[in-house]
Amino acid sequence: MKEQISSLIKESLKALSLKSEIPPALLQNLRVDRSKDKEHGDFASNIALVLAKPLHQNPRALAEQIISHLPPCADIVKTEIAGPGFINFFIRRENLAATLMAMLADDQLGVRQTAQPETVVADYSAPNVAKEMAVHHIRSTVIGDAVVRALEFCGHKVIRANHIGDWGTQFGMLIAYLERRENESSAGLDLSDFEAFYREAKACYDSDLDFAQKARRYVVLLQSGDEYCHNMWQKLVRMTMDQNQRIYERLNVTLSNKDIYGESFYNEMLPQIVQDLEQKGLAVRDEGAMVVFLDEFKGKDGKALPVIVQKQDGGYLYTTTDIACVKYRVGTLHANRLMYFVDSRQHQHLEAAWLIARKAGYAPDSVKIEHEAFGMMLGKDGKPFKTRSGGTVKLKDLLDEAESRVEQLLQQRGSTLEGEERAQVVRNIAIGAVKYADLSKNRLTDYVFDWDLMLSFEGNTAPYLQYAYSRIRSIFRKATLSAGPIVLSSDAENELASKLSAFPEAVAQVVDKAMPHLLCTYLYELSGTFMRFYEACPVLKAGVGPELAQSRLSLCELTARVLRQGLSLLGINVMEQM
RNA sequence: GAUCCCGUAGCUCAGUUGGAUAGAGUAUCGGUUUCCGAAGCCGAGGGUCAAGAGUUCGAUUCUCUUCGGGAUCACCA
Repeated sequence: MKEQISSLIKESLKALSLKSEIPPALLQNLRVDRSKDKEHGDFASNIALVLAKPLHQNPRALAEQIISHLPPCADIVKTEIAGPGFINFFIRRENLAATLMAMLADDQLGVRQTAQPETVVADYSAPNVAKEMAVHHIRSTVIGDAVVRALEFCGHKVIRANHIGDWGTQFGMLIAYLERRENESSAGLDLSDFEAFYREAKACYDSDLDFAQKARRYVVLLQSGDEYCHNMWQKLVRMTMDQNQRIYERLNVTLSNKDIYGESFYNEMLPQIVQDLEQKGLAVRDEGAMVVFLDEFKGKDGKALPVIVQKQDGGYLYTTTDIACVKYRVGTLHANRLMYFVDSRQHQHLEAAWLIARKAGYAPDSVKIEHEAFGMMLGKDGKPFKTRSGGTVKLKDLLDEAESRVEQLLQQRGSTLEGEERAQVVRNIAIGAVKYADLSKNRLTDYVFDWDLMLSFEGNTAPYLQYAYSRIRSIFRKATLSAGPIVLSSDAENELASKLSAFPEAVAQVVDKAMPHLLCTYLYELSGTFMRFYEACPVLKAGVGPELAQSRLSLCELTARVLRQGLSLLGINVMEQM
């Protein structure tokens, strides 16, 4: 309908014999928006306000002319000029009802498959080997996964890339410590607590000279392809990722082992990259290191920013790896959109790496490279989040706590759910609440970690949306009629209908902007609109004839399906009962 | 020193190519269950959109300055 209206306006402008030409740039910015206030109709355009100045006309007079030249359209019942010169459009209710019936008949619920499918590489999650996932990992993991699902739903090809931290000098120390632990324990290793493992390894490294020496030797051996060290390293990677996989499954995140492209994956490309950068005159030797100087950025001294791509000792840094990433993802995977769900602190570093990759010709201008940055998780004191003892909160502990609070809540409510169904409900609510708490915030801003907010089940939370869904399912369990044609006969129905029809726009925003909170906002508003409809409009006892009940059942069914689909794009499950 | 991000109700947050009276949740207070699930719904109070200036028909949104918070800037990632 939006497109329809904007093309009507364009035709009207064409038909108008205007004194001066309209700058095409202005016409491209022609906007038709959904009205925020129902008094202002269904859609509104500010075109007259935009054009008034360049055409030297009074905005309201111009709006009047535009309206008088609009081609006739059966779906528009009324237009009016409002305020300084907005044109408001009122849509025929039957049109809206028809749109909803079409959505009901469509598996995609009105979300169109893209005409230009892209190959997208989505880089998200990225935990470190030999460390446990902490609460702050939830951001990249959950936001990235939601965007990936939305992309696929719209018909794009997505390659998930879990850029795990599986390389670096710390592995000498970790291998040496793993070796020590294996020698000490005869009855197999229990490495359920990687935090302790890493801490103890570090302690050995700092206090035991022999150990430290061995650790340093192992680093060299590992990087030169020594079989023993490589096996030990692989063991660490596998143990960590097995543990993380259980978290992913628990979180309902679509990552699996086949999506792992860790730092080590790009390792063998690095010498070639540096050589290539040197040949292309981008990298120069400076103080023994290979450095690219970027005029586009400034370093501490105000001169061109030096970016080291190879250290004095021949080692490589993460910038080199990120350059290799771009080369591989564009050159080998043929991606035309790269999305990095990475902490905002790495912004400058990423920009520098990408600029070098562009200059080296690894990514043509047509390839989009985007940093889907997110802010930091802060404590209640506004400082970077830490526990009282200065450590991090394990993601696993957060999920455990969420589940125990939900179980407690079910007990308070005297829930009769039992066994596996109850366990499933507890998981769905708990995981949904935790994920939604993160997904519903604008990813750009820092945010405050708070147990109670994260585990809240009221207001703008996943359980509220799940509750709306369960309520609808409950109606269908009691219904004797089946859903039928939609007839919109009251304010509450109209508002629900109008909100339902906006689902495709909400999904499109997630795909375009990589911001799942916009979908959260939509689903929350949809649920609120449904709740009001539910209070105002009896469904099963709707009236004398069956028509009204059948129409309302259709509205219920569509609401349920949009909620289920929308939440599914966020990686959150719904339940028949809760 | 330079660059980037942020500052919206007591608290937590929406508000994104500038648009109509700045919105939710939470907390507080009040109302609402013989009627499809009260994790709900309705209402009240709560704001100098950090401050100031500029751009314009119109600024929370764009520009500049100031204040406050955070991040980044050569061999960690």
